[in-house]
Formats: sequence, C-alpha cells, structure tokens
Amino acid sequence: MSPRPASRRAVTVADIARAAKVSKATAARALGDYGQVSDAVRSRVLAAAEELNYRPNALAKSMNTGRSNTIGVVVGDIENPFFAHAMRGISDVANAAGYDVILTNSDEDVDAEEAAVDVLLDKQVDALIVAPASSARVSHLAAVADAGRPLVLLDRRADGHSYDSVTVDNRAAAAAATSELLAEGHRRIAFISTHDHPAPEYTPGERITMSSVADRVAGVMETLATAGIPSPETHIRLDARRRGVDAVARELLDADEPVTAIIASDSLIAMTVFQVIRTLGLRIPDDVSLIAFDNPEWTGITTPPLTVVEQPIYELGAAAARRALARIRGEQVDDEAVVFAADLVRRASVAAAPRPAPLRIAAAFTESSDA
Amino acid sequence: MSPRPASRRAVTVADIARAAKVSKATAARALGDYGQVSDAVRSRVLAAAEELNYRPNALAKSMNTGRSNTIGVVVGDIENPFFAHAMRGISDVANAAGYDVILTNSDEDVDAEEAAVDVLLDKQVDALIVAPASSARVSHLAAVADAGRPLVLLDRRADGHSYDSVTVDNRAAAAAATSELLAEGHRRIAFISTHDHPAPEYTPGERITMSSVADRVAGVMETLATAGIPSPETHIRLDARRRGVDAVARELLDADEPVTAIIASDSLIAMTVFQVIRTLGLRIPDDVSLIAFDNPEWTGITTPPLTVVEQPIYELGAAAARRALARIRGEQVDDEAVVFAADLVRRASVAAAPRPAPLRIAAAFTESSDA
DNA sequence: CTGAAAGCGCTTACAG
DNA sequence: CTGAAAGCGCTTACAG
Repeated sequence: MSPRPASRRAVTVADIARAAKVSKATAARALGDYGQVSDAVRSRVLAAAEELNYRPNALAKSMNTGRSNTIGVVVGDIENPFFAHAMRGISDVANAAGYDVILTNSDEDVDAEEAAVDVLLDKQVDALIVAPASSARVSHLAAVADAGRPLVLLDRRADGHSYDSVTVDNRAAAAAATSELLAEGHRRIAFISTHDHPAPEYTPGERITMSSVADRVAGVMETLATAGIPSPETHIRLDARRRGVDAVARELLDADEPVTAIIASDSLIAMTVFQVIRTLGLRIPDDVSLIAFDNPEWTGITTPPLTVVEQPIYELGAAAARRALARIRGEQVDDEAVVFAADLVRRASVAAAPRPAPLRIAAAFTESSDA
Repeated sequence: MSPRPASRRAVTVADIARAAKVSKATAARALGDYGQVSDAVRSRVLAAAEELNYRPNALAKSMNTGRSNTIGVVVGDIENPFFAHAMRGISDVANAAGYDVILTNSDEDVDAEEAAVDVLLDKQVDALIVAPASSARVSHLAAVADAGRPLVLLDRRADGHSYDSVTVDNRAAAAAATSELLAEGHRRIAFISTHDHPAPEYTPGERITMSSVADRVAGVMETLATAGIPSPETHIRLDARRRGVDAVARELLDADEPVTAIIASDSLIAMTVFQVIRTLGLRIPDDVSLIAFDNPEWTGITTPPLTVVEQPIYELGAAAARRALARIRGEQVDDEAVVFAADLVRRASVAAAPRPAPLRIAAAFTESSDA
C-alpha cells in the first residue's frame, strides 16, 4: 500500500519480530512456514512482513540448512544448440522441483571446467551436472564427491569412473548411419568431428578423449569393418576445428578416390560440409550423400532436406536433472548409467553411391580380393 | 598427496586455524588473501588448507561482504538462439570479472518472470539482467530497486521507466527492411510476429506490449505510410503463435490480393514461412520476397540464401553485463540506454515484386490516385 | 505454541 | 602482524 524508499539496510527477521512483538524464532517460523505457530501470531507476523516489505535472505537460510536449492551446470558452450536444448531440459525439471540453476561454460577446456566446478562447489550447489570436456582428464571431478555432493555426467562418460551419467548410444547411432550409407552402395564413407585430437587422421587403437566421439568412431569403424571395408579408419577425420571443417571436407571430396558420403558429427559441421559440397559443384545426394548428427529445424528446409541422427537432447538434460534430484534426496537409484537411443530420420540427402567411372575396374579388383 | 575419504562435515577456517595453530581471524586472512599476514603464518595456513583439502564457503563469505559475485539473468527461453547468443555475451563478460550467472527462463510469461526475479533477489544476486516479457506489466521490477540492486533490461524497454536498458534500434531495422522491399516495387508487405496480442490483426493506435515488436511494427508502418501506401497496418500480423505461423502465412499468401513480400520477426518464423511458400508452390524470390530478423548460420545455406536483419546479439548481452558491473561498482554512467544498430545483410531472397497480371489495371488506378 | 541461546562459516572492527 | 569478540540473517535444538 505505502510506497517505501529503497533502504540500504535490508529488513530482516529481527525487524519483523520487533514489529510483530514476538521473538526472532517465532517470526522466523511464521515466515519460513515451519515449526509450530498459532494462527494469530502467524497473521501478525505476515502482516508485519508485508508492511515492511520483507525479503528472506536465501543465503542465510542455506547456511543453516546446508542446502542451497541450486544445481550447478557446466556445459561446453551454451551457444551450441545441443547444450541450449539440454539446458532447457535441466532447467524445466530443476525449477519444477524448486531448484535454480547456475550455468557455466567450459568452452570444452578442461582447466576452465575445473575452475567452474570449484566455484560451483564453493557456492554450495546441491549437485553438479557436467558435460566433461575430456573423458580422460577427469581427476578434478573427484572434488565433487569429496564435497559430498552428487555429480551427474551429461552426454559424456568419464573413463574409469562409474559416475552417474546420462548419455546417448552413440555407437549404435553411428552404426545405423553407416549402415544406411553402406546399403546404398557407399564404400568410401567419411566421418568428421571437431573434437580435439593430435592429428586430423585417426590411427586405430588411439584414444579419443571424448566418449561420445570415441563411440561414434567405433560405431562407424565396426560397421565398415563388418561390411568388409579394409582400413575403415581411412576417412575418419578428427580435430577439424583446427584445420577448418571446410578444408577437411574439401580434401576428402577432392581426393583421387573421393569419399561418396559424409557423416557430420554435429549440425554445425554439416552446415559447412553442405556448403563445401555445393562450392565444389557437387550435388547432394547425387554426387555425395550426407548425414548429420542432431536435428535442428533448418535441416528440414535445405535443398535437399537432410537425413539426420536425432538425439533426445531435451530428455537427456531432463534425465540428468532428475538423477541429480534423486541423489540429492538420497533416493535409491539402481542403475548408474542412463542411455538413450537416437533415431535416424530419413530425408533426402542420402542416395545410391555414384559409379566412379574411371576407377571402376581397379575398385572392383580391390573389393573382390577381399570377398 | 594423501587421499582422504569424503567427509560429511566440511572443513572450515576453524579447522585450518586449529591445524596451523593460529586464530580463526588470521587463518581467514591468509585464506581469503586480505588484511595483513606474515609470510611465515601464511604458508603455514596455506599448507594446512592444502593438507585438509579446505574449500571456502562462498555463501558464508557473501553473508559478511554483502556481495555474492553473482548476476541473475531472466530471459524468455534459453533455447531461443537469440537468448542463447546473448547469454554467451553476458557470461563471458561476467566471468571475466569474476562473476557467475544464474539463469532463469520466463517462457515470456510475466508471472513466471516475477517469480524468477523474486527468487534471484532472495538469492542475493548483485545485479539483475532481464528481458521483460511485457513492456507494459513491469511493476514487479520495482522490487529490484527496492532491494537496492542494479537492474539492466535486455532487448526490451519498460514503458514509463528509465531503467538501464540495452536494446537494438528495431524501428530503424524494420524501416530498412521495408525500404528494401519498397525499392523493389513491393506494395503489399507483411510483417509477422508471434508476440502475444488480443488478435492477429493490428489496429492503429493499439498498444503492443513488447517494445521490440512495437518498434518494428512502427518502423514498418511509418515507412509504408511515407511511401504512400494506404492502411499500412493491413498486413501486420501479431499473435501468430496462437493461430500458427503457417496458417497466418498461408492466409497472407492465399488472399485475393496476396502479399508479395514478408518480413519475419525472427528466424523461427522465417523458417515456417519459408516452408509454407514452398508448399504453396511459390518461389523465393520470384513470387515472394522474404526478409528475416536474425542471422543464424542456416539462413546462408538455404536455396536461396536469405536476406536478413542481423542484430549484434552477443554484443547486446555483453553490453548488458558491462552495464550491470558498472552499476555494481557504483561507477558513474551517463547515458541510461544503450542502443545498437542492426544491419541488413543482402542475400538472395528479395527480388522485384511480381507483376500481378489480372489485377494490374486496378492496382495501377489505386496507386495513381495516391500519387 | 513461544522464546532465549547457540550456531552455520565466514569477515570485520577493535585491541594489542 | 595477530587475536578475541561480535556480527551477517537465518535455523535449530532445548526449555518452558
């Protein structure tokens, strides 16, 4: 009713108690809606709070209760549609349960990730959800357990640890995409990822430090190998950010034995590949087939619309939040890893492999010697 | 060096003080790096902290200092690329200054926004950045000033208030897009927004509750009016979410006097319009010209690539964070409103207006009577 | 149901 | 430079 000027000094339970002529404990009980308070006192306290425009200090409350009702999240980059989408799933579930979310970007840098985890822990978050930049360098995550707080890994696992995780079955997804291409007669199938790696090429047995990418590479290679393709690692390309996705795609397409199909590890990569194919004067899918991971809306309106591997990203985030909340509440959770399946959404960027006119004989020879 | 089991009870300055055989005050000074401490004592304390795996409690610190080093942000929807991008700008600037960010989605709902602001205030954020869902219903924002904390409005102003704000010159941007179309001979130019409104049609003088949209509508109408187009409100469409962007676009394109150009108020709307135009068997830009607000990468790879109004979104967020920090530090800031210009990026979705064969005479008459 | 006291983990004057 | 005490704004036993 009465407007009040902004006061430097915040009004506290002590002020309310004084105004309502009760003890701080009683005022706090009425305000915080806990313990026993008579109706008469309660309304007196609430009226005073209203009158003085009281605002509880959540920090002080957290100090006592030991709970901040906050979940800390560390993702690679919130601008990445993948994480933006997952973040929405996390927020929705967390908010519905009365929790807030503190967001931090690691830029896929382990040191930044470690710093973020420390800050979040110091801020007393009740649980942490992190998409580890590396599945190999994860020692800093032990600090979460040391602080006695739940940790849920998003999209990526931590090698050698059984932390709770919510991931997608990337191996199966990559295998499905590869099979789709193989069924159309493709033999030279490329996979392009921007994940950091010592070199753009992949040597069998080498460790790929992000589990999601490692799983995809494994899925592609296994499927290729099973189909009898020799040296299935030949067209695997990692670390494409450093050399440039466009340069990598160009090399693959411009080679003596050009690839006839490309699997892009995310939609941003697909966008660049799409442009390079066009710039080279090639047609999709006549000359080159393309499958992208992730299904942002735009993939449906390009010419041609893209065949994609759709991941349940929102659900991934929601499930991570649900697991975090379950751990906070100390609920019994039997399985530690939640794994979602991805779907292959068939549109129009995949077609039969073009017949390589000049190389046909040689290729036939090579292949028959394997059969 | 020595592994330690997770302890329920966190180690505090008191523990460190005891281990280092100094007072809590001294331990705190060494740990917090403030006040005076001799080198000998400092290293003794730091060693103890290391040994006991000490973690400062940021909440307790905030209780004393009155600062949480946290900025609260309320956006419409983090999944919206616009906000995801702006959020990146906010985070980068905030983090660089040692601040964390608590993110909340309002879903463009004023009640949810109010609740979010309250929670954030209770969590003692040092400043708030909000993209108000309505420029008309903003009374709840007064709570921020009441709590003595800075508020910066993002992308949208609050009618009748001089809160700090960081926006884009939407009026000029919409005018530029309209002029571009007018120059190509278009006379029936539509503008489509999903912003909530009592009806899809717009009646001159009616209030549009989101300043960014209101500015765009004003820019379009003024430019149309200046060009001598009668009833410039004719093809303005709001509230398109309720009826469906596709239905709205279809009506505009299927009318007796169909529009020959469409300005989409964001890239999501543009995507749907793009599809509807195609579904109708029409060509861009031969039959219909299209200009979209925002410039996500995909707009460059469609056939044809889209002409767009590019807003400096990241900068918008960064500037909002900078202003918030300046206010937190109590710096003198002269101008209250920061306004960025948007750029028209010409690609290939705009062409000369098609000649409406059957209506040509009538149209010519109408137009000459205006000249 | 209500109140006085202690405590959450730090920081801040105030003495020495 | 160091320490004892009080305090930040709440909540939590413990009495009554």
